[in-house]
Amino acid sequence: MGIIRKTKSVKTLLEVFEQADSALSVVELVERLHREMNKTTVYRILDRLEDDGTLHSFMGRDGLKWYAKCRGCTASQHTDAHPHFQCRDCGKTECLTLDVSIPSVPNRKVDSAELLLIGLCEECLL
Amino acid sequence: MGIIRKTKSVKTLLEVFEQADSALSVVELVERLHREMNKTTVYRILDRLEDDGTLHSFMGRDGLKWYAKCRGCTASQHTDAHPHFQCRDCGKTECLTLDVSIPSVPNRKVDSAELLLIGLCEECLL
DNA sequence: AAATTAACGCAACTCGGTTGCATCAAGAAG
DNA sequence: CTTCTTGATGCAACCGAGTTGCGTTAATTT
Repeated sequence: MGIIRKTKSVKTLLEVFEQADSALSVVELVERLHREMNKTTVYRILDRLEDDGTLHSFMGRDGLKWYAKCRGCTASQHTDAHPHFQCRDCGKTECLTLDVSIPSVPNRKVDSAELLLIGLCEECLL
Repeated sequence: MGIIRKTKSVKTLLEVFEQADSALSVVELVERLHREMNKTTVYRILDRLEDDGTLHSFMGRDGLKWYAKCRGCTASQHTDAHPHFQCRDCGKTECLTLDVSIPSVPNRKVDSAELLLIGLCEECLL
């Protein structure tokens, strides 16, 4: 699967992620792009970009799905196991450039891990 | 806040968690208890038991909210920062008795962390 | 036993996310 | 450059987890 055609909508979405300094929730993307494309399209493109390896997703504490650009991931392997930080005040969510050691668990096969740190971001600390 | 009255429904829910060996999704609880109580009641009791410190919750990769019993948590402090494991095949989700070191992040105040490991559980490995 | 009010049941609602299907346009073929 | 194929899109209707308002019930207090 993955992206097959470089449509206008796909390019638009990729640009948004290119310029974003933090992760983006699907809700925000749908809202921000609702003039350029249908919400169904946003969901479908995000799906494709994810199993393409271009984006990665994770669940926030708010129950929303968040997306951010992958660095060095391919369709076959998502190497980028970094943690994410979500501000409990303003909701801002970002990728952290920290290495996380994924613990192994007896009798189980661990494929991937999601580490979400919750707290207060720079602005909300003041 | 927290639990004020020990109603029949509260006791029922507590028993379920007492006997559970893994975490329980709200969906499963509502389904399992739909004869004993209304789904609204399930949601409300879970809320109260959580800020009571009796239960803790976390988001699964499936976007569902999961609950499990706390060990050694009070309303004022949730000390129990253990990881959770979710099977991507059968959906079984459980608390792991592993210590997780919560990394600190520059310029940010980290209150809590959620570490969700995704993989295959004992049964689904075979 | 009576009064107080937290907790419950129910129905209607919100909203993130999905599905089916007719239409459109990316890009391959000629 | 035009035609053809089919993946991608728009739209409307739908699904399902979680919430809300309100009248009623039942756990505590007096």
